[in-house]
This record gives sequence, C-alpha cells and structure tokens, in this order.
Amino acid sequence: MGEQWIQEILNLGEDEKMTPKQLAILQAAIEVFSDKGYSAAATSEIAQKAGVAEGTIFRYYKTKKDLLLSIVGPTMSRMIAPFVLRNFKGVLDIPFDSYEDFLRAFIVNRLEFGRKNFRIIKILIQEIPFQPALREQFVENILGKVVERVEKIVEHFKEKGEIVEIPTPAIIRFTVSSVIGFLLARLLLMPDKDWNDEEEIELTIRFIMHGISPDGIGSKTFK
Amino acid sequence: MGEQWIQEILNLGEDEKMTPKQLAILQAAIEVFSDKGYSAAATSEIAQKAGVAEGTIFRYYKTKKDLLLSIVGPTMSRMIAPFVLRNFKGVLDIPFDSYEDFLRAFIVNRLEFGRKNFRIIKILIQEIPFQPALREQFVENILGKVVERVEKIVEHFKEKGEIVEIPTPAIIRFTVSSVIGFLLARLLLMPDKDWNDEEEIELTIRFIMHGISPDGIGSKTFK
Amino acid sequence: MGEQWIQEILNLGEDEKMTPKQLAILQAAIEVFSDKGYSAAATSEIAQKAGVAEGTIFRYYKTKKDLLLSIVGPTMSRMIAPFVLRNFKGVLDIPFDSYEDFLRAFIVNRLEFGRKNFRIIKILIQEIPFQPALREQFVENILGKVVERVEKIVEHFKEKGEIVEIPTPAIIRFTVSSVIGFLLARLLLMPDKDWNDEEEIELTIRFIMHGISPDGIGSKTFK
Amino acid sequence: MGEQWIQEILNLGEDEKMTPKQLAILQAAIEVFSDKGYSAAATSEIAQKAGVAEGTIFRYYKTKKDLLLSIVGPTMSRMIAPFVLRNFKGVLDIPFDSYEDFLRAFIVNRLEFGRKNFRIIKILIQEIPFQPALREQFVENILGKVVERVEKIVEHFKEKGEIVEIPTPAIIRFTVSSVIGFLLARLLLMPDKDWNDEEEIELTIRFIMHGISPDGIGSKTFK
DNA sequence: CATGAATGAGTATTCATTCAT
DNA sequence: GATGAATGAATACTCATTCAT
Repeated sequence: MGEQWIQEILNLGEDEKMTPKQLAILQAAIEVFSDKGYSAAATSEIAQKAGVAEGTIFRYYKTKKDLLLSIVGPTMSRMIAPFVLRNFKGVLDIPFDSYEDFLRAFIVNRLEFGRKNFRIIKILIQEIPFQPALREQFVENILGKVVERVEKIVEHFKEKGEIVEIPTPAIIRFTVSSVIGFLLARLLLMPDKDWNDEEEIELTIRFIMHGISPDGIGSKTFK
Repeated sequence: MGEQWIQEILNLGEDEKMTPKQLAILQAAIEVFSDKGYSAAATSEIAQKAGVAEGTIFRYYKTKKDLLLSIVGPTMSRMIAPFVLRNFKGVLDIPFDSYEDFLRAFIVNRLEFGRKNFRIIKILIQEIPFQPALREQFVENILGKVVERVEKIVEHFKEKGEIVEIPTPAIIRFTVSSVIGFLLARLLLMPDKDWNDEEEIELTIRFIMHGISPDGIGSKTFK
Repeated sequence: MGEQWIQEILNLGEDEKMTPKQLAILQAAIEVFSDKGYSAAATSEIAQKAGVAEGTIFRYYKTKKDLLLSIVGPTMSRMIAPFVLRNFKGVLDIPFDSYEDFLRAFIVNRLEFGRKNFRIIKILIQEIPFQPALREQFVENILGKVVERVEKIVEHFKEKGEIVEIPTPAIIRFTVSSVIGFLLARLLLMPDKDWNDEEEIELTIRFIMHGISPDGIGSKTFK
Repeated sequence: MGEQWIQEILNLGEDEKMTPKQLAILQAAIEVFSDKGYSAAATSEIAQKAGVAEGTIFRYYKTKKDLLLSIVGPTMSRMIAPFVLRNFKGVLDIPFDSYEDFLRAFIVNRLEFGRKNFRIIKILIQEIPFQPALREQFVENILGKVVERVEKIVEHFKEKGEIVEIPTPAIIRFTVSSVIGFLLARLLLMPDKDWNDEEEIELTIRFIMHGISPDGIGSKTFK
C-alpha cells in the first residue's frame, strides 16, 4: 500500500506537512482500529505496526481518541463533498436531467469513494454509536446537509412528475437504503463475489426508479 | 422492565433452569454491552448493575466472551424463526398469496422482533465484525438459511410473473435493503419521530413491489 | 516495627476493620512517601515493599492521592487532640495553674506525638504546599482551632499578669517557634545527639517564660 | 520582573557569561520548581515558560537535577554571606556592641534576603530532605559555618554577662527559632497580613533578649 | 548554538479472571 | 452456590534525555 493515498484522503489535497512517521502512524491506526475496533485497539500495537516508539504517537495526537478523530473526521467531511460542491452555482443548481442521472452519478461516485475509504468508513460506522463527538458531527454536518440537498433534488423531480407523490423523507429513505444496500453487499458482505458493477448499478437504479415512479408510469429508460 | 422477557428471549421457551442472579447478569450485560460496546464494557460494572459479586459472573460464564455469545447467540437463532418454522410442512411451503403478503407479514413481524430485541441486535451488529465465532454462525446459520428460504419464495413469485426476471440475489438485496432501511430509520436513527407505522409499512411495500414488478405492470394493490 | 501502632495512629482507636494487606500498604506508603516525597514515590515500589500486587493498592485507595490523604488526614486530626479535648468542660476550661505548666504539658505531650508520628508529619509538611486539599484542611481545622484555643490561654495569663502586654499573635508566635524549634532540632536535625530531654525542655520553657514575662518580673520558677 | 536580579542572585556578581536563554531557563525553572516541586516539575513546561526548545535546557544543564543544583547552590552560599564576610578582618571580628545590635542587623538583613530569594529558598527547603548532595552542602558549608560564627558571638556576649549561662547550642537554637519563626510567619504563612515590620522586629528582639538574659536582669533597651 | 522530533523506560490505573472462604 | 479480595498483565500516557539537522 503506497503512502500517497493517505495524504490524499486525510488532507483533502491541502499540502499540510505530514512527516513520514505521522503517516505511518495514521496508516497503522486505520488498520488496527478497523481490525479490532477502537476500544480493543492498543496504542502499543499501532506503534509497533507503524515502526515508531509508543511515545511518538502521543507527540502527534494528544490522546488515543484524538487519533481516532483525526482519522475519521476528514473522511466524514469528504463523504458529503459531492453534495455541497456546486451548491452555490445559481438558481438552478440541479445539474441532472433526471433523477436517474443523479442516481447513476451518485452511485458510481460513492462506490469509488467507498472503495478507497473502506476501512475508515468501517471505523466511522463502528464508533458513531459510542463517540458522542462523532455522532454530533455526523448528524449535524453530514446527514443534515445531505438530506437538505437531496430533498431539493427529489422535490424538483416530483414537480416534473418523475417521482410519485409520497412524502419526501420516504423517497430519500428508499433511495439511500437501496444505494447503501448495494454498497454494503458489494464492498463489505461479499467483496469476493464476481461482480459486474455496471450491470448491478443499472439494476439498482431500475429498482429505485420503478419503485418511486408514479403509478402507471415506468421510468423512461426501462420500458 | 420485568424479568420475564429475558427468559423468553434467551431461552426460546425451553425451561432451562435460570437463577434470578443469572437473569440479572444477562440483563445487566445487555445494557452495558449495548451502551459501551463489548470491549469497553467492564465485567465489574455488569456485576454491580446486576447486584452480584464480580466472581459470580464467572460461575455462569467462563469468560467475558462467553457471556457475549450467550446473549447474542440465541437471539441470532430467533432472528430466522419465521423462515424455518414451517419449512418442513410439505411440498408447498409458501403460505402467501403474493410477494406483497409475504412482505407485509415479514415486516410487521420483524418490526415487533426488532422492537423487543433492540439492544441485543445492536450488540450483534456491533460485534459481528470482530468476533469470528459470531460471524461464522451468522453467515452459515442465519444468512444462509434466510437466503435459501427467500430464494424459493422469490422464485415462486417470479414464476407467477409477479416479479421481474432479474437475478434473484439482486431481488433479495433490494427487498432486504428496503426493509432493513425502514427498520433502522424507525428504531435506530429516528425512534422519536412521530411514526405512522401502518402507513409507512404500506409505502415501503409499494416501493418494493413497484421496484421489482415486471415492466409495465404495477402491483395489484397499488394501481 | 509492629503493626499495632499504625492501627492506633490512623484509626484513632476506633476498631474499623483493616486487613493485614491494607496495613502493609499504609506502612509501605508511609515509608516510601517520606523517603522520596509523594511525587517521586512509585506505587510499584510501595506495592513491592508491602508485599502485595500493584492492583491491590487500588482496591483500597482509588488513586495515589487518596492513599496520601488517608495517611496524612487522620494524623492531622490527632495533632490538635490536646487542644480540643477538654474544651467543653465548663466556664473555666484552662486546667493549668500557670503558662509554664501549660508549656510543660504541651511540649512533653507533643514531643511524644512527634516521635511516634515522625514520618507522617514529615510527609504532611512536605506536601502541604502542593496539595490544596491538605492545605485547606490544615489551615481551617488545625491551625484555626489551635490558635483559637491558645489565644484564650494566653489572654488568661495576660490578665493574671504572667505575660507581658504584647499582641497575642506575637506571643503565640514566640511560643510556637520555640517549641517547634526544639522539636525539629530534637527529632529532625540532630536526632542522634545525646539529648537530655528533661533538661532541654526546662531550658526551653525558661527561655519562653523569660521572653514573655512582663518587664522587671522573672518567672516564678526561674528567679 | 526584570532579568537583572537573577544574574545578581545566582552569579554573586561574578560576570560569568550567561546568555539570555540561560537566564530565561533559570527563571522559568525557579517558578515551576517552586510551584510544583522538583519531582512534579516537567522540563517541558520549564522550556515552554522560558520560550526555548526542550533540548536547549540540556545544553546548559546536563540533567534536571543539575538544573536544580544550579539554582539552589549559589543561593545557599549567599545565605551565609553576612557570617563570613568580615571573618578575616582581625582579632576582634565582632562588630556589634551588643547581642541586640547583632540580632537587629541580622534580622533586617535576612528579611531582605528572604524577600528577594523567596522562591529559591522554598525550593531549597523542599528538596533538602531528598537530595543528599544538597543536604551535605547545607550541613557542612552553611549550618557549620553559621553555627561556628554565631557560637563565637554568643560566647563573647556571655562573657560580657549579657547572656545567661546556658549551653551555647541552646542559645543559638532559641535565637534561630525565633528569627526563623518570624521570617516564616512574615513571608510564608501570612504574607498578606498588614505587618509593621519595624515594630515586629523589635518585639522579636525583646523576646529573645529577655529570654536569654541572665536571671534578674532585663535587656538594656527594654526596661 | 539551538532546535524539536524521537525515544523508551516508567507511571498510575484498569480489568478479566482466580480462588480461598 | 456465592463472594470479593487479590492478582498481574495490559493500558494509555508522560517525560527526561538524545541527536540529526
């Protein structure tokens, strides 16, 4: 595993200086945290795996919890990148011709993201229930913003008659469940199965589009 | 909270002798494990909460891990109860007139189950990634059997033309994602929201049925 | 060194149960604290010297500081025992015929006390500047009460013309300095010198009595 | 607080080169040592307070203990300055007309000294019991010389009939106790009280002189 | 000279587990 | 059976000291 990706993942491209040791610590911590869980992970093991002295960890991160947050925080921010990027553009900030297009772009993008950030996301999911700091950040900064954004998109296509008149939260739930269900099956539950990603994505989109299309009307794509 | 339910939940009705102390230990363990996570839970706290001596726990359960498995194992078995109960009955073991009926029965039933076994399920989900024993049991005994059973149901209704000709694993995935998505939102993410369960269930069923119905055909119920 | 004295010193005679291990821990802690100072004392060394496991210390005392306070607190209380004992008796609670008698009784009594509680007093003095909890208790409960009591005695004998008309705080300071000066020299600075305690005490009393007697009048005893 | 006094205090006027950094380190060390005690003081905190890198301390002082001794040693020497200064002068090296004059000069002088060197003296007193090197230096170079010198003075005035025929060590003890008692009360115990130094000094002198005057004879000053 | 990253032995404290009572 | 005192290995974290830059 190269050392480039970590820079990229945690730094968001800003070139804050990160010493090789710090990188090694982060990498080792990600590994150990995701393998054993935060609580059961020993700083001594992280140190050993990173090839540094135990004390070195605490030069960079005041506490073990600090180390956790340093890993999980930036990734959490990047989770919503696609939802906020073009938010300022102008009146019509929905750059998709159909909900389908949105879904397709979204799934492909997040599948890639999930692939790269697999371990960190695992840590995040595992620890959210036990770390109030994490949960708060997640609910307020992530969930909130994503929902807000998707709400607009859903309502936009509701107006256009593409989506059935069902309460928006339910629509969002259906969409998100299906997408996450796919991502989990693909990356977590059965990563070794012989997946045909493109086809699987299209099937998932078909399912969602059929599911939320107004009665009597199929999606445009899938007649 | 009475002490009856625990008996019921963990004993599956078999009247194995369980002393009040043992019950207290289990109850306390469920609370502490689900609040802090297995690793971060202290047996001393469990003992205190159960009102027994620290040593007493280890009379009943050789190790802390043993205690975990004793809690989570039986519940895991009961998760699949509806899928195996009538499996032996005879040739035609599909007691549903439509996939919709199956879904409705299934969701209602598992919502109830989830409500009762909330904490234990939380523990189960949290610990599956870290306890090989758990994962093995889960994959082989639970996932396997459920999939096997649902496969038959799905294929049955495929033949009847109710379900579109898409690979069965995908159909199952769509179904399960949607149902679990509902259960999670209902019980975990937003338990305090003012839910109209019946309506929400019907919406979910509509979504799934539309999603998996063959092109051009809506579900029977939702025209 | 027997194990009786510790009971006596820390328990004030009440027979609260103290296991042999707890006694051993206290004894070892007194030794190590007084030899190395609180900060530089290692709980591991205390454990070793007490012949118990490190963990055992923390069954009895939640923290190292707790251990310190458990040692030093009770002795602090006993320091003022002679000053509060007969305080309730009645109107005339000064059971001495002269300031001289008071001094004599006091010095003999506290010399004995100092001999027995030498190490603990050393710890107390060393740590008072750094432990706010200690300082507070000392100033309020000890210093306050002693001063209050001695003030009355001094003023009593001022009225009788035995003590010169000088501000009482100064009289107290002179008395206490001289007594403590003796005790320190006797017990701390030169414990190995060949002391004639009785004579030395009489000299000290003579010094104080001469020093505070009204001009032109010697003490009764020392013409 | 300027940076001059430190030079003065630690250097005894000799102009050994001392960089500003070294001065800052010493100043910071005095502060931290006296606030937290030697053992509990962290070199990192000293470095931070001094505005230098952690490593810099160890350029000037090989070890933490070295730093302590560098602070406390010179002050210890200066404690006895008044006792050795004119020791070489000639036969009659007692430049006081009476013990009273000696006391007065001595108390005033040492009060000033104590005021300036408060923190260092506190460190010294705190650490003498735990640092053999310090204790040795103190007993041999300080205590010894002071006693030697004061012995001569006391015996001089004994011969003149000003001081009662009591063993000299006792006389010294009385004197020193009373003086130190005053200094401690004045500077350490109750520094914020509204002191009238001049009057308080005269009272103390009166106490001592009365205390050690031969029977039947008051001091010259205080009839 | 000065830095501060790096070290690793040492710290107080926790905790699952044992076992004599 | 039930207890809880005792254990000791393991834990997160600190800190005086070193050394390459």
